[in-house]
Amino acid sequence: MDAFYAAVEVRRRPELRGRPVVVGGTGNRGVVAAASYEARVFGIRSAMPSTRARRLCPHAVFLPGDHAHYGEVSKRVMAVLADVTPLVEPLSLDEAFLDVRGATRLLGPAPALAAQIRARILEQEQLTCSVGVASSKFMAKLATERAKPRVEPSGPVWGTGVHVVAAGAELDFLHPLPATALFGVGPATARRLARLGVETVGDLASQPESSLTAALGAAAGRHLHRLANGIDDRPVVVDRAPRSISHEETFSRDLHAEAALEAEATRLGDAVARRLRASSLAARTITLKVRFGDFKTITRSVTLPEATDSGRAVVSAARDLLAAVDTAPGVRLLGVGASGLAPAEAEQLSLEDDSEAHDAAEQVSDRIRDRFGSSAIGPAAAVRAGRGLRSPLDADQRWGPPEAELARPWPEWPVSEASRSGGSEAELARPWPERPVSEASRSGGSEAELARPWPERPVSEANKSGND
DNA sequence: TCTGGGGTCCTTAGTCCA
DNA sequence: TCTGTGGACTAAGGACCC
Repeated sequence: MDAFYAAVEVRRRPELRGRPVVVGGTGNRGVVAAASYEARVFGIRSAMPSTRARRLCPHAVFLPGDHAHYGEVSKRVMAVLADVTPLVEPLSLDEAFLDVRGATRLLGPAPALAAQIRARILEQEQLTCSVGVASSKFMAKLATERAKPRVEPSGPVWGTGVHVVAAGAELDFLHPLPATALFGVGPATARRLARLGVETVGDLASQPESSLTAALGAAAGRHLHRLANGIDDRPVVVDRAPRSISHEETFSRDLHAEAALEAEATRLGDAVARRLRASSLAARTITLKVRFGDFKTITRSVTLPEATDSGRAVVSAARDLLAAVDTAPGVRLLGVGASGLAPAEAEQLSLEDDSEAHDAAEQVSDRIRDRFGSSAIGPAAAVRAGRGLRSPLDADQRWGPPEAELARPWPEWPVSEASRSGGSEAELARPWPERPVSEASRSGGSEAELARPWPERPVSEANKSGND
């Protein structure tokens, strides 16, 4: 999906169409979860601190995320995909791999299927997506990137929507790309590769596997060597079991008080246990994550003798781990995770006398929360500090726009007809309007780009022949 | 200037045990 | 009985993804 969260928000509030929209981030410690292409023109990117995003584009509309809603939209989109083939592997809320080899005889060749999928999602959800067609998963993912809209200094440019990497043409497509395009090459790996003189995927392919494994470790070295040579035989896996379940939260200000931290650990642990029960899973290992004010992050874990889905057991383990950590310097983030997951049926019955009563109480509280919301009931230790999954400490963290801001007229940003309509070909060919560079953007933007004059909007060849 | 949340996978190191 | 080895498990941290 293209700029998924932002696109969903724009669909909910059509008056935002064509405006820079930023989703995510809470308070002064938030980051951007998604930005509309109009916002990206100003240099706003995912994972950027929200304070910086605000400086880059003060007149953007900033919205808090609504994960539950995105999840519902995602389910409906995945259902569209499942109509094409049962072999769908969701990668996240807004991405999935499809193995369409069995569907092509009935429904047509893969590129045609891709176009059908885009049309159905656009019709049913009024959302755009991009599709990559290729003979392997990682190649399809790279092809998808090629098909997506992109941002030029002059404004958003609609992508081709579908990009096909034909059989036999894989290496021609792959080798000119930067090594960082490969799934698994982030900043750290890129630095190590640069020391080997590797910048492109082609450079990577020409390295002996042994030097890559020496530089990156056995698994990563071998994996990247294979990918760079176009080899990826990983199948589409339909039902991937979760490996871990966790909750973590950054506080609006560092916490020092033991009581407050214990209450947070209780709340997070209880939420994790609830999700375990909802998934009929039990966990053997409980992990506590602590990030201090200076961003130093530690994890402490314990493996229990028996798998559990009990809130009491998870919270107890988390609080024991917390008690062994010196939190005096101040805690910025606390997290509780559960791993070593197994079906709850496999859980061994405890001989502890009162466990049944506790289990029954947790089941009742689960039903209450299903019906009345997560803040309806909770462990006393967490309820005293506040209720629900989200900490009350962070009521001031949310920085979604007041309704008044949304109602405000929008004088600065030129809303293109292309944006309003979703970008038909003729409309896209119109010149992009004068660029609004606010003083705030000028002073806040580190990009030299921002200081450049706003050029006429170029229409790429891909766009001219595009299929939007 | 300041760095979310929810995940997955890998590496390294230590311990236990056959 | 002692020593070496390798696998399984555990713990902690790092890198990466969306």
